[in-house]
Amino acid sequence: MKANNSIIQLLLKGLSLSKSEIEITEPLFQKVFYEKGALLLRTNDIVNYQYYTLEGCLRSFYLDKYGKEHTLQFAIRDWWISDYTGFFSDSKAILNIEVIEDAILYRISKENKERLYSKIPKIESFFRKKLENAFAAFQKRILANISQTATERYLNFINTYPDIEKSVKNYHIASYLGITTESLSRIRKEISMS
Amino acid sequence: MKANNSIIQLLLKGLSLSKSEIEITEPLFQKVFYEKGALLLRTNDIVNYQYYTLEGCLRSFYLDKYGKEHTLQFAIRDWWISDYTGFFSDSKAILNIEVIEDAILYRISKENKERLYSKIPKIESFFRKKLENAFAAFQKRILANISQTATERYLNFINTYPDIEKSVKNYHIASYLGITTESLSRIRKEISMS
DNA sequence: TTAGAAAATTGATGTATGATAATAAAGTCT
DNA sequence: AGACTTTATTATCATACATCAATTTTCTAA
Repeated sequence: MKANNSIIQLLLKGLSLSKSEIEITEPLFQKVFYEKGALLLRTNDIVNYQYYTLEGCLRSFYLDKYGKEHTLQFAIRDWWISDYTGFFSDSKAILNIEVIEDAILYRISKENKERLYSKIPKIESFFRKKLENAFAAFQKRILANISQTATERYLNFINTYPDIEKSVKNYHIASYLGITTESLSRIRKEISMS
Repeated sequence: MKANNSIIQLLLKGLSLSKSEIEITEPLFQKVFYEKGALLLRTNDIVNYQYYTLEGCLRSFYLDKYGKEHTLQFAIRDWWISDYTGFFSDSKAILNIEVIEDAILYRISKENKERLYSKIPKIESFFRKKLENAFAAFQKRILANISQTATERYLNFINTYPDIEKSVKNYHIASYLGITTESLSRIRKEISMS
């Protein structure tokens, strides 16, 4: 692909890169396809990649000791996803990542990302800012979890992520909110009646 | 203070800086003292600073619409604290930051931090790594909130942060765990009997 | 188009945690 | 030490959400 029409400009949107910088960057990303149901990552795997979602829908979830799934994050178009704990600290995966809708992704390895940071420092700034935003979102999520009722969290979720709601099952949303699918069903009924 | 014995080497521990880099860095931090009970930040304030705790204990908390406090983070010796959502995105504070034990802090402003990043890129890497670790900790906290019982979260807290437990009241811990102080009291009783 | 599978809902009942109020214990100040 | 304040505990009752089991609705694929 020609540098002046590179996918990189989508992945690193907002960053203005020279033609030569794009040529350095582009080969460090790999385009990959996955079908619905595929598992990109399993607990205890080495976390090699961070993924950019071009199309489709993914989710990361934690499998607890009782075999229950707890969704940490969804990713739709233009979202990044990984098991960041493992990706950042070179420890093994705590999470699983599952494809919810057939997906076209770009992935970058840890090593290539560090390489990119040292070659093009403004890419480090770019990802730092992404991380700052994700951090802020996590902070809000923690506060919501400890201060709001399930109903409030659900309303907040569908307002904040209307596009995600379309792509995922209610039981995924329930597991994201930290409640059972039965409870979510009752909450939805309550809301529809009021 | 002489560069070869600078407080900066404590704040930026793990980073090896030249004498001249330390001389650039040091004036951008300000040493400040606060007494127990002081509020460093209130909801809706502009978030100007990030704080490094040299001594004492702080906490950040969210005040909900019912007037209840929900602790997001504690900070003791060698921890950084701020309202990162506001600090990173130039939005107003969601959190309050309160001094729990008389504190000696070093603070840096947003502007000076950005200045530092552009002058000394490895400081950007240093803070990026700090942020990555904090992000991973938040991720674990979210998973704990949606997958564990209050008892499990309490046991996990006192194991992970034994030093913090010494400095804070039980009602602070309860508000961090997302439960009432009465529930925590019952949990503690259960634990002591088993 | 219909059969089977997957997802969502509903009902009955259980349990962890919340709310309120009272009391006890620990800390602080003169 | 004694008085007062702050913090922690206990008891009773209320409630949000979980669990288990059954049923209905929606989706999918031959």
